[in-house]
Amino acid sequence: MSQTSLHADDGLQLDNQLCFKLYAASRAVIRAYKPMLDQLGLTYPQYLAMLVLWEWQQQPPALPTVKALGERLLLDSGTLTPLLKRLELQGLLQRKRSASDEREVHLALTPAGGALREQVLPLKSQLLCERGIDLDQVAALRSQVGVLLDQFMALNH
Amino acid sequence: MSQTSLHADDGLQLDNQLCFKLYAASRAVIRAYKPMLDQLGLTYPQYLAMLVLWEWQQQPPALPTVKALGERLLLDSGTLTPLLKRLELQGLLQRKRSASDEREVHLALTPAGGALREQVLPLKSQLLCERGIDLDQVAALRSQVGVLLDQFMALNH
DNA sequence: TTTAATTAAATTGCATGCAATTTAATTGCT
DNA sequence: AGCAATTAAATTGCATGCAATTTAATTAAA
Repeated sequence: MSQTSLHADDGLQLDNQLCFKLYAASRAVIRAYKPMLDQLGLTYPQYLAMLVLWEWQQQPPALPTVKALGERLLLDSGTLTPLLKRLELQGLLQRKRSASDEREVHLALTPAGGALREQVLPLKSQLLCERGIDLDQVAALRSQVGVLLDQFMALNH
Repeated sequence: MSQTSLHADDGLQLDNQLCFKLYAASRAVIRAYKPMLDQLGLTYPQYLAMLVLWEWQQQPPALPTVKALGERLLLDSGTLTPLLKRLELQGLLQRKRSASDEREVHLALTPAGGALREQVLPLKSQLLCERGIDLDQVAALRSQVGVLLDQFMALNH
């Protein structure tokens, strides 16, 4: 039997924390995206916002508002308002007060914002290729992390 | 055969991005920790730093420096210096210039910092219990996210 | 041994995240 | 209609992350 040390449990070992693995992995992946994002002139959360707006070009939601974007990205207006103002300054989108409800701000891509999409896929393919990423493995992990995310979203009610 | 839409590929769909799942899951888990961390008076990265310092109480590294902590947490001095100053202000640790090498800053827990550890396990158990987390599932996912992290760490050289 | 290169922290600047508050507009209720 | 409650953004304040620069100390090299 091994000697019980002062702090026998390893429940607080950094390497045993899923939270740290997620936190570190998330930052590592974002770091890996950096060269691509630099080419696009976007930060990572700006890129996520653009992904949603590009989706909306195909399937516009009832209300393409800041609120709707926040629900999709799980971010609030405190984060999104300044982020969207920067994207607007770059000429990628327009923010416009809704006529029917002056509380809402509607978002719409500019032609430049829409065009930027075409640059992404080749850059992303290059990224995946250079790093020899296993797409099936990525898909499997994405699914499992997604389950975890859903559980926590449900619990954070 | 389904009609090829304007943007046929779904390689840019937000829900298909592992990076977004990781980013969102990481923030969701941190959010779930918030009530516990509020009790401890720590932010999440401060908590991670404390985890490492608590480990060092059992297995001190050759040099318990800011650099060593940064290597463990994958954070640089730009993030750690102000964070550690706040922990020092709270009386949880001491920062002291190394006598042998004045460039280094050595870190050591205060008694209060060491004592704080005892409050963590019960709070954490409560957290897991309240949320009905499946520990085996968490361990499996942690392992897989860890593999991904290692891959990206290796590739970010 | 002087000088160049390297190294560890600290500093600066900027963009998030997020809690808390504020503002303005809309809804709901009486 | 009139007023309270809600709601959507914006704002404020604070703590990260991280790139880039600076400072001070140590090492390496000519």
